[in-house]
Amino acid sequence: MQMPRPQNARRAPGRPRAFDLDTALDGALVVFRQRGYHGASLSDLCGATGLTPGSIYKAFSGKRAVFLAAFERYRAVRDAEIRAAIEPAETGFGKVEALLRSYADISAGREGRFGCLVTGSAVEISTFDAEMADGVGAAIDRIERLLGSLIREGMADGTIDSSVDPDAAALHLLSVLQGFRVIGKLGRSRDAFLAAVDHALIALRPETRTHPS
Amino acid sequence: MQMPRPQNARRAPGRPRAFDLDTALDGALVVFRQRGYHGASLSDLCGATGLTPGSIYKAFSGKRAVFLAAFERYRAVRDAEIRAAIEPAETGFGKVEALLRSYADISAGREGRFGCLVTGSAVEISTFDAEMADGVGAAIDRIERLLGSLIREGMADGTIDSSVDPDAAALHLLSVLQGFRVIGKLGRSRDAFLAAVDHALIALRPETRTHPS
DNA sequence: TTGATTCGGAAACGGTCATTCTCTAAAGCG
DNA sequence: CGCTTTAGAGAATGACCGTTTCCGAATCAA
Repeated sequence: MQMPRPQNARRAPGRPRAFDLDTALDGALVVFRQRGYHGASLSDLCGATGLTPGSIYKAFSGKRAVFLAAFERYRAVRDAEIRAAIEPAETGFGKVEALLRSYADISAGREGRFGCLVTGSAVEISTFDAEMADGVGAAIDRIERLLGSLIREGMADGTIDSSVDPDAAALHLLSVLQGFRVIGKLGRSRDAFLAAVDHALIALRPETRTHPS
Repeated sequence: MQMPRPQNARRAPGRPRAFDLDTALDGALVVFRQRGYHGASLSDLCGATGLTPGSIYKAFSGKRAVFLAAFERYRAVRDAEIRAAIEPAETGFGKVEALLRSYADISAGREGRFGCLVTGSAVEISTFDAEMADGVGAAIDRIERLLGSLIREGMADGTIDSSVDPDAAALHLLSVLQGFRVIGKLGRSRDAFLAAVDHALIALRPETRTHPS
């Protein structure tokens, strides 16, 4: 049995890699977000990463593997951003609001035009194999479950109307988020999205609203 | 809609076309909806239309032109469906509700997995030329303006809260519709979408109503 | 009929795609 | 220093892409 590498890690044998993998993935990510999987050619990827086809195939088994790695990196980075966005809020409603506002931010302007790798991949999903499709489905489920748990938290702490159906509300807000990412591709202002967020959140407010039957 | 040829109009010279253009476009449409523009190859198009490359190029100037024609047909068909869906409703709120419910219908199940050509094209938009991009932008704007006018109608007839910002509400609901189309690609039930519609509509309801106590 | 015109279908075309190969460069090890 | 191993660069490869060409078939006008 080989012990895991000691703390003063020894370098792998052979010539060391001359570029940073995550930096390269960040370049590939932008291309996949802008152009989609099928719209991104290997020469696009080479241009965005500064690598040659040979180097890409030394590091990855193919375009599909580059996509999978870029997707996983995107998911991890976005996950951290989302957690950071909702962390300061102290109520369930506040966390939902912070989450929607953070989506308004990244869906607007230049960043919004880059698009979302998850949203874009969901649209392309019928051209993906099972592993790629599972990754996309899991990423969407993750956001929906997060929304659901924040909504239940708000219902428990009194900041969200206790009469709402949390699953229905979660799907509603998940749709808003995905819709932002689609519409953001055409270019929208942050203010417009923020106003839409404020309107969407009305449905959660516990104020003494009475609804016609 | 084919006009009967008037008596004085001559039939075009040469061998007549042996297939129906709109039927062929319907086949192409499904392929573009499922696979997107870049994911749809000409042989995919041939398979779905039953035509050969030669015949396609006799009828259209290229793949791009097939897409443009399919897109325009899709837009016209969907426009008619939407008008039919909201026509029976008699209030602004009722029309908005009918519109959202019709999107819940087409976003669910097998039909939902086919996807929306407008939504899919919006995601691919940064790979399109100006004419294609304009078509997509116009199609989205059209839905947003329709939502805005229905919301204003409801505010005028008292079925929608008069304090809402109609533009913000329109962008909110447009996002819900586009989000449905994205999430529908992964497969959702009609009931789940309908529940989400009900929740989204809470934000439009007038606040003060007699409520059975 | 004949000629003009357009369609349909198959094969062929150049280009680009993802991928592989080849050869050189850069590292650790003994 | 060789020896081994892996990275890098770019040319080569085969497949498929969108497109064009070619020719026989179908129609109308004369």
